[in-house]
Amino acid sequence: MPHPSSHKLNIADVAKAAGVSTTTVSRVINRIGTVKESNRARVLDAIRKMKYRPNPSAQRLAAGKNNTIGLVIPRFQDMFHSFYITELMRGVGTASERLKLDLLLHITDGPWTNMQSVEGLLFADLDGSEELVDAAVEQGIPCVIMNHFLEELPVSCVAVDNRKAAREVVRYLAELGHQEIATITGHLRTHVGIERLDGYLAAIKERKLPMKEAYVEHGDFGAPSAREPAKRLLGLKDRPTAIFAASDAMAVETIEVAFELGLRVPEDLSVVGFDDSPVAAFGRVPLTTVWQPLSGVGEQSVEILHDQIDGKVKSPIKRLLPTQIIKRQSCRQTWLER
Amino acid sequence: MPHPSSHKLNIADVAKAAGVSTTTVSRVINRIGTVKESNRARVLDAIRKMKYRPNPSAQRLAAGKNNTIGLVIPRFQDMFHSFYITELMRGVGTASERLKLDLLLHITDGPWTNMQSVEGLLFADLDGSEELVDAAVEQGIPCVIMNHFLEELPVSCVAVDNRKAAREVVRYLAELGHQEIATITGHLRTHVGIERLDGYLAAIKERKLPMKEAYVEHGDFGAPSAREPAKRLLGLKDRPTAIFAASDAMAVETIEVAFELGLRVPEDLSVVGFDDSPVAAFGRVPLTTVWQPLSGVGEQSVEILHDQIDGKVKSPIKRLLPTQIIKRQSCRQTWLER
DNA sequence: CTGAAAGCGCTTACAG
DNA sequence: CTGAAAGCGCTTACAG
Repeated sequence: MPHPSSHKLNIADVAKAAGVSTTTVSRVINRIGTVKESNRARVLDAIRKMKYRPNPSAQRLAAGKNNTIGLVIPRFQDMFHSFYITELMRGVGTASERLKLDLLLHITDGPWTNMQSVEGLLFADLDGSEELVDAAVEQGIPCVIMNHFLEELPVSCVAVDNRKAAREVVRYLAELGHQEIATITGHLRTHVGIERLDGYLAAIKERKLPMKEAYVEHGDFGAPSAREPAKRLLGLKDRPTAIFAASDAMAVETIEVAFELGLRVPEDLSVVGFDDSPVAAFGRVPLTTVWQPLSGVGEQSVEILHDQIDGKVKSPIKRLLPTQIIKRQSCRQTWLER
Repeated sequence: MPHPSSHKLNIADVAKAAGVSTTTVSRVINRIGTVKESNRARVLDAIRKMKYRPNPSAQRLAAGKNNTIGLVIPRFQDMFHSFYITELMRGVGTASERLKLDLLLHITDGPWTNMQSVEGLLFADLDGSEELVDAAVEQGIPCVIMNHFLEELPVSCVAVDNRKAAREVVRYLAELGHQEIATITGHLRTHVGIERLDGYLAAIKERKLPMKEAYVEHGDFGAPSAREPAKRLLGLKDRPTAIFAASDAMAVETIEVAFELGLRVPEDLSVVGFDDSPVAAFGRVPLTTVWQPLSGVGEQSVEILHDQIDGKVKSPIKRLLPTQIIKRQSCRQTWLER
């Protein structure tokens, strides 16, 4: 009753118009090679003239597969999240288009009413959707989790190598001549937070730099959380010459605090962030930071999910992707001046 | 062959297990009232025990409707866009969950290979997806366009009232005592850009403020585009005491330029942006700006699309949503000092 | 309140 | 290279 004018066409109508069987029509639609060229032409012609569109539900039912994956996105939050999610989605979108997968979106929290319509599930991080993962695993639905390593569960994970990235940041600062390198960590209940701290510690150790307890301050990724830590760090007798913040937001806040205390960046203090989020380039001082292959995470996740659905891959894949340091103007070589 | 272990259950298996007909099973699944309580219980029990999930493709085919809408998102770009899109999506996600609609995502550009799987289309703005709208209209697929008014086409549009918002900004500045109010416009090929300029002009006229050609400078929403305009404005003999930038990014850049020229904000110059994007709060000077009901646009768009699909609404709906000025610290009362 | 049966619009052995 | 026919897993008049 919705479109009273447009009579619903089916494959039989096309077959009749083209003077062939429905089987043949189906063959040309599905690009099966064994169709006489003249027949193919007539079918194509009929389809075009009649503006016929195959019914996808029928195709899926008959073919026994639905070619649809679900993308679960946590409740949106701050800017970091927003940038982060869109980048991830860009990769997911590109890859699913390429693999001809329908992408079903699930944004709100709460259970998913019809998870059934999906052959595989993609999780953009895991902020509040843990039960959904469990439910999916239990139902045997292939899952790929982006940017959150779940060692225990039999699900694939594709994430950025945060530990290595943090290590490289410290090495970079060391090469610029910094000795007193402090860090403001992210939330240590998150994998990301822990990994970035671990990388920092490993590199400090490796380079035999002073490892002082006072040099490790705790934030939660958010800008405000860096204020007091930054003040404490910059008030230290042996004030660090460089601070590695586990997020751009915290790095920007740290720079702000430095300015308030009359310090110059990078002259008196070098600062490195993490994320290469848009604030990094916009702030008072263009921020040296770590770029993450977010859209790459998205693309690879879709590919892995696709392979799992096809049964090409049986056991879960855990993959780490490399990051890159983006050198801007918030760091300074110190050894020249000494 | 994908899951060799899990035999595919169908409604007949459940019917047999529950000792009823498939019709009855279907009735309890679809919550049709006329089922004896004892039978309902047995069916529900069987479903739970067997972990049966109806096949959505079959349901859709048999019921003749697919309950799926598509969301078309333009190629992602800058931060503004990213924030903007996620907010929009949050609203869309909430509403489609509420209305039990499946949300199919289309991100990349290029044609959509199976637009057929969708009963209606949602467009998040229109940057490069114009042909898709045309195709949809031609195929009689209901469309709602978010944040882009298309007067000519028979499609619904839900957008923010940019003109009114700009007018209110100027009025606000006037009430603070400003007389010389300049603007840096957005890209004037976009509706948004034009509307914001029109609103500015209307309010200047309405308040009988000096309308000088030199006070209207042109940007393209992006931060860099505001640099030269800001310089020109601030270099004017009759330098404006307030600048209304058509985007937060440009407003932030304007403040930057002001600082470079030795001007203080808001003491020497008041600045207002637009978008209430996250940079607005993060910058050197917390920015007074215009908040837009983006997630509201998303929600209302889904509702309208739903009504159109159901045939409840025949003619396209064009709706404008109100904005709100967020007063932060980038504006100053001038009349006190005079 | 219930069920047998037709039908939704495709795909796919199978036989030719 | 082609087609008749069965089947995918549901829903829904219809008759009871």
